Amino acid sequence: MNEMLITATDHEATEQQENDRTTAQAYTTCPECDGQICVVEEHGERTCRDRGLVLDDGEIDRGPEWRSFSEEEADERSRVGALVTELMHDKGLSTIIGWQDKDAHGNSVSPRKQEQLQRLRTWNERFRTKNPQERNLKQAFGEIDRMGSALGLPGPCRETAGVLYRRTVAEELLPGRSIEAMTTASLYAAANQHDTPRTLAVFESVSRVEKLPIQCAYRYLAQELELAIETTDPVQYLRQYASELQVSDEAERLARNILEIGKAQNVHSGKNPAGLAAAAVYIVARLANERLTQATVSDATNISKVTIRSRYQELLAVYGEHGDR
DNA sequence: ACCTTATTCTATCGGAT
DNA sequence: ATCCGGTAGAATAAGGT
Repeated sequence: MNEMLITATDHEATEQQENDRTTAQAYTTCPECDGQICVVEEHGERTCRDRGLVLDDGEIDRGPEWRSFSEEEADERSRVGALVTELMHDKGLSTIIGWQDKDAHGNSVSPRKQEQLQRLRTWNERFRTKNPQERNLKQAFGEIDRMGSALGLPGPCRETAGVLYRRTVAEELLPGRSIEAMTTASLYAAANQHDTPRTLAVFESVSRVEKLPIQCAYRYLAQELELAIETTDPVQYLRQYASELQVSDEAERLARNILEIGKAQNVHSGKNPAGLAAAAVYIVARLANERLTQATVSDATNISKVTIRSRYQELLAVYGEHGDR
């Protein structure tokens, strides 16, 4: 493919080109369109705007990768899975270095052992001099693991934290900030994303830094990495609550409908999604005469009665206006 | 780094079915 | 008599200056 790189300024400025030039996108000629400027580059691939033909997808997509995190589990698994091996790899190396100390103890060792030892030294040297950031990462991962286990956070969650931290290093967000604060913030964000949130106060108790730096680091991190801290969809809680409270399928469908309407009317912004789901369950139980008291729902969902009350009134309000039975 | 705002929780009480 | 709805005050988290 002989592509000629042409800047947009070389050509008549159509409206589209004017628009694209500001975003500094590169154009090439598309063989299909015979020299016309129809190719746009985005998300690491060049596509022909007219035919949707992908010309080159060899580049790295630097787009946000966490947006689909809570929505599509399959995607989540594959991404995290690939990156975990990177984490494990580091850990493996650090173990090898640890073994080296024992061998260098002065006792005479067999030539074969000496050979092994030499190999280890070589690797250690390469490892250490090659990338000074690696040591930083190693220490950070150790911290993440320590705090994660202290808080009872599951493995995938710690791995996500590791990935986040790696990104902060890659994007050079660290200078001027303590490593400890950043690792804690990464773990905090990861815990949120995995629906196993812990309060900042709890994190403070296991971290070696104060609450404020953690908070600052977290905000900085969320902003710079464009983390999608999108509130999880209330519908995700619905099935669990419905089965726990033995609500009929019919009622559950209605509850889903109510939640959808609520979302469309922006009732959910800033609210606890679990609270909304619990409220929806309460509503349908009442509508269907399947008697559930607020106290029962509150018990099963760990949402306070007060919250259920306010949410269910808000939901009913918009459902009365926009709900087409 | 400090202050403000919004949300949720506990505790409590009057009112309704 | 139990359940519901409202309120006050505290704790917490997120955003803004």
